[in-house]
Amino acid sequence: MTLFDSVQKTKRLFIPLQEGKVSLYVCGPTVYDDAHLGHAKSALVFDLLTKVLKADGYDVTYARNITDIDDKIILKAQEQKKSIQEITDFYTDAFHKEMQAIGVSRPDIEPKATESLDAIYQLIQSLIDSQHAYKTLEGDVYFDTSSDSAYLSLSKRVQDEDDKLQRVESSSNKKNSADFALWKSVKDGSVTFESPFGSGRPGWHVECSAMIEKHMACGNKKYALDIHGGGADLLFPHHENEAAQTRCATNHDLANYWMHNGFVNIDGQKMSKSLGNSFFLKDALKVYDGEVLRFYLLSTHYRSNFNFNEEDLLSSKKRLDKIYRLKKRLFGLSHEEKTTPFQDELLKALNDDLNISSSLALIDEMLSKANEILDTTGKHKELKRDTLSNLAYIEKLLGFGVKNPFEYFQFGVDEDTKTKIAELILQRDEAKKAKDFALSDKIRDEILACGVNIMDTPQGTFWEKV
RNA sequence: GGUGCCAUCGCCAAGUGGUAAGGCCGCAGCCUGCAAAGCUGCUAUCCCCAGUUCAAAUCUGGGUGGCACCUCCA
Repeated sequence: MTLFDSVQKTKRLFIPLQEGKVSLYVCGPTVYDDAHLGHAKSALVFDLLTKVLKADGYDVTYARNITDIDDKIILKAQEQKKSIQEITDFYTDAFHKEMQAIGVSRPDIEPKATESLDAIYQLIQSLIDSQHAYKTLEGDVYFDTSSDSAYLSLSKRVQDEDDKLQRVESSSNKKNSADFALWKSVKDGSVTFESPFGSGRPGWHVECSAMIEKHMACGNKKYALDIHGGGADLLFPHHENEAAQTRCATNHDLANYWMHNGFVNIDGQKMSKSLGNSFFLKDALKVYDGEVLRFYLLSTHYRSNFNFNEEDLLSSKKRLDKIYRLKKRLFGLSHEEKTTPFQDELLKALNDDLNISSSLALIDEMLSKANEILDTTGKHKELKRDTLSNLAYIEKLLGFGVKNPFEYFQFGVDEDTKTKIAELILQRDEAKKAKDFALSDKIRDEILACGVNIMDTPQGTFWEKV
């Protein structure tokens, strides 16, 4: 497999630290609010990556953290007059449910900041011991960026001298403007943890480095991890700082490969609270089937910025529909696992830095070829077997086509309407039998008015929500 | 201001040196009582200019136009 390494800025052949094994760590959500489409995109991308790595035969350990210590969480708790844990439990639970709805598997490890304080203290202490961190008079602990000659090697950023001077003047307690907090002293009596450095709260960046050391780091290798991932915005400063901490506190670097997914914009605009255009997953799920969202959000290469709009979503859905129509065509037939050339090609495409566009093109070609052969007369025993096996492979590898095809096409239609449609179809069949086409067409118009399409097939009349 | 990314058919989107994948939309046809679905066929020389090369959408330089990060952020 080749992966684009966003630090070396090139595609690299993936070679794991330990043969046959892959360790992957992705920055997860801070649980103070609902997940938006950007969280979904990131989770989907790395969900796909793990599925492809597993298909390649790797034993994958995938960790995605939950940040449950944060100023924004505290603020939310105060606003809603709830405990911190009520807030974090609520949003963690919601996150899990929404991720499940878009077919994202749970990571193998899901470390929380509150459960990793021991590792955080240990990491900070070793940074202090090795002179890479210092304590201020106020009781804060900062990482000394000037002590790390490799600082900024990740993002390749250039320190702005003017900017640096200005900031140093404005915050005299830091040695360098770029220094960041490892431990924040808190004296206002709100949420604190008792650490060897006094009571306070951990900084954000230190959390990931500590959790990786605790759960993932493998022995005496050059890197703690094979792959570290996250949103494109995290490269700096978050990942830069994580890398610095790990490099200075341990005898290894953080990750061999760095992957960053592109941003999700809404109708050409960045999602942001101030613009009021945040698109929450839970709202999207009310209108669209979770799998439609999965397909749409994954349909563009993970590194590109993604512009979410309904028109594109609908045309993307039509593509997913075709998978389900073929499933419907072959519904009820049993299948056995079988490797086909199509499956090899599909995996090969995904192994090229998750080239989803090529993968979808291969799927579309497979679908129309299968449909074409099924359209001609004959038994097609072999073709059916291969096709069913191909569809099962797509389900497993990409998570497309996992539902019952009939239910898929009925998303968002209530029971009363379903009953009504069933009755109308019965009436129309009667009219058709009697060759009363004027009446049958009239009934079809009524059915159409319910917002569904109908299709006559040798197996009977089926309907789909438009 | 600093750093970086991007610009391919009406729309979405691959391809990064060897002569433009795929999908949506549209048009024509097959199928159908008529439809729908499915199938077949048709539709671009790659933002502009200059250069390198036998050969460039793909490399180099210069424009123009988008965008992102530099502060919390997936």
